[in-house]
Amino acid sequence: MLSNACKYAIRSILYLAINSSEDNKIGVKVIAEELETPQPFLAKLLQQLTRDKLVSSTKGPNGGFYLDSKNRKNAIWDVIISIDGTGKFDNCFLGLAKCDDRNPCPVHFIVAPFKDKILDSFRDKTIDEYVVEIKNTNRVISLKDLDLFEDEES
Amino acid sequence: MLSNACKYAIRSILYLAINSSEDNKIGVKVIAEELETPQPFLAKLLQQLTRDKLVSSTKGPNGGFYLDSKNRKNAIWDVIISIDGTGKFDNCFLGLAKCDDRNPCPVHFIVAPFKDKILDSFRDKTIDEYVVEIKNTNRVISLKDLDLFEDEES
DNA sequence: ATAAAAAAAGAGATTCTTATCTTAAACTCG
DNA sequence: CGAGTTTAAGATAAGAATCTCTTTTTTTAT
Repeated sequence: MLSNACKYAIRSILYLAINSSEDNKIGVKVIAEELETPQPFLAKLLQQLTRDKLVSSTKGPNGGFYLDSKNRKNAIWDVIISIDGTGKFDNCFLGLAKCDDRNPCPVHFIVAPFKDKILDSFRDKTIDEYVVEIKNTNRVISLKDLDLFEDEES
Repeated sequence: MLSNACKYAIRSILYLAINSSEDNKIGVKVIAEELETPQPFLAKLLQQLTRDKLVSSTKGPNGGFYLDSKNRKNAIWDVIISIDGTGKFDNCFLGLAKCDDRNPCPVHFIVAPFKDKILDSFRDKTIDEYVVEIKNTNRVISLKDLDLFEDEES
């Protein structure tokens, strides 16, 4: 459904939304470590996102990537378009060239509502709103913030 | 979510379930044409499915692929395992190594119910049952049985 | 025998992912 | 101001996975 590249990109954007600011820019190295993604690959993705004005960056000491208030008004959907292009999402789950409500594949009516829901989430919500939701509901975007419950014995 | 290979395989199985029998074996060439898939690639997939006893085949004149009654008791899920292996389906939508109800990614609770539903459909239903459903509800597995409504003017 | 078809193996192409290296910009400090 | 350091940007290409095609072999029916 989404390429690895796109998944990395989405997580990076969310990471930056949560952790960065104009006064706190973050280098690729740190982002890659935090999200456990291949560093050079991520660098390329961030460049792409920067070209498309989805993230901001400055070079030099204390430089790095960050989201300004404008960037935060974009949606996850914009990231998907920037990295994967629009096509992948709309494809039929079984690979039919033409599959829609009128000529549905055997699983079309299982897949369609799901796509609607996740599109709602990706397209109609700004990054800002997304972050609020993530914080309120305690969501996870890297292994680092895992809540493992391993040795609780209180 | 599924590789192209797997999508081809699923559609082939359904095609064979609907159109073939022990007395009516179907060659790769025909299947590939009907489903509009690359022929040699499909051949390889059908061989794999045959090795895993998901489809039956005989060589020689009047030979071809078909489903016997045993094959028809399998599920789509078996096809997925045979072609893609089990992994792909269970992966987190955002690529997190560990994403579950306890440590959910930001879209986990959107994706999870969908996965449950489609797993129900793929795992708990035999090919036979699937075909009944397809016939009853007029589903499409190739471009050939498209119901185009293009020039209706009755 | 001969012809038809799957089985098998592998070559080629394309796309996706990751890595390396060079260049350019921006800040820091003397 | 100017040299040096830091960091992103960009170019290139290596590696891996996926997809497609070709050729040869084996089996089976007639």
